[in-house]
Amino acid sequence: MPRTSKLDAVLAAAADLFAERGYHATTVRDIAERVGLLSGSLYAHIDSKEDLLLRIVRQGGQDFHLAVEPILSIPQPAMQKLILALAAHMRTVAKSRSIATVFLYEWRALSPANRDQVLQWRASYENLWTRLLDEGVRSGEFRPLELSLTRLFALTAASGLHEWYDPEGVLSVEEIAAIYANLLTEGIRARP
Amino acid sequence: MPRTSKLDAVLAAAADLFAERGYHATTVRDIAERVGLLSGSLYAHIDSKEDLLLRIVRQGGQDFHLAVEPILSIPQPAMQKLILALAAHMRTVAKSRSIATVFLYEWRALSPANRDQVLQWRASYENLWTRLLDEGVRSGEFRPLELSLTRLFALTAASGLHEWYDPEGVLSVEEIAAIYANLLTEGIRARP
DNA sequence: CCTACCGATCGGTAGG
DNA sequence: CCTACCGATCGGTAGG
Repeated sequence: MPRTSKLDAVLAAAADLFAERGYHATTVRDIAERVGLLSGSLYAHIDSKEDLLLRIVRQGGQDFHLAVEPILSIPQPAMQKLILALAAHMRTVAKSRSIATVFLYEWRALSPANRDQVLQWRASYENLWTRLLDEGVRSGEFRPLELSLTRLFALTAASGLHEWYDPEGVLSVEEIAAIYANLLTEGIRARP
Repeated sequence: MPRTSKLDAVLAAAADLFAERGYHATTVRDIAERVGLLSGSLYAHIDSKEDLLLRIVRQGGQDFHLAVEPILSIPQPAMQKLILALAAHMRTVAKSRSIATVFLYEWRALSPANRDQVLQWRASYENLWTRLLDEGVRSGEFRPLELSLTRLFALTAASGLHEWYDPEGVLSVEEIAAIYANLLTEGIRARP
């Protein structure tokens, strides 16, 4: 009784192709070929091509939420939690790069109703970060910040990893995340 | 003798549609309709759909280069030049949002040969930023930095503006750029 | 710049 | 899961 169903294989193939070429540039025949099927046979596993996209985006939203949400409630200073959250976010991008790319960009290809749904998941995730930043401002660990802009600044930079991360590269995700956290908290200006 | 040829109108329509829906989700019929033509008539102005994409991406590359390159040689401290460059980059994103989006993301839809060309333009632009950061490190204005990672961090955050910038929003590009520059140089940690 | 069209390919289905 | 197919639409062209 294998844990990996055919559907899982289809989802993985679709995520890779959507991330690599984009949703609209990927055909159901491409996806079917990757899993050794003919295009018609895919429809025994999925409802439609868009259904596939929605499932992948949902998975991405879950991955990020599950990685970061638990960090909010650990008994640590906000500064420490922010550093942990940044690493958790970037680790998720690196570990599930295709899914992360689809969650971060390709969700735009969804039809309006599904897009609205995704917008809510994204807002819920972004809200975790706003709370984290707010906590640090209130405790005096962070400067008074424009919360929305700071969240955009940090999250955009961290998510950008999906565009260039190379598992074979010299730096590990943990090392990159540590450098990014340092840039975010300390800035680039030299201090006496 | 109007300065705006039909080709300019076609390019503008294509940039808007490529940015909004993506290259593959946009049809030549969509573009033709926006400028009041039938799809076949477009081909009096362009060679192919991909030709249109390449022209827009090239324009984007030029816009960014022309905005930032002159700043490198002005007689100012690196810190000041970095702040100016960040504002110039973000102003370019805001002013030509569609073109910037196509330059930043949709270039992936190009065929391999054209993609290689774009990769060179991008590398040339990124090199301006590496030089700027290096100058500040050498002068002692910036901490010792991992140049590539810092460039990615700063440029990814700044470019992210294209995803959410609203010309009708409460904050102007200049205000957003100033806040971003402050985050980049000072970090978020409170200081005594 | 339009009329009229083309071959190719798309997402998806019926019936087994 | 395959065979055999479908209507729709795609990028692009010929001839005026």
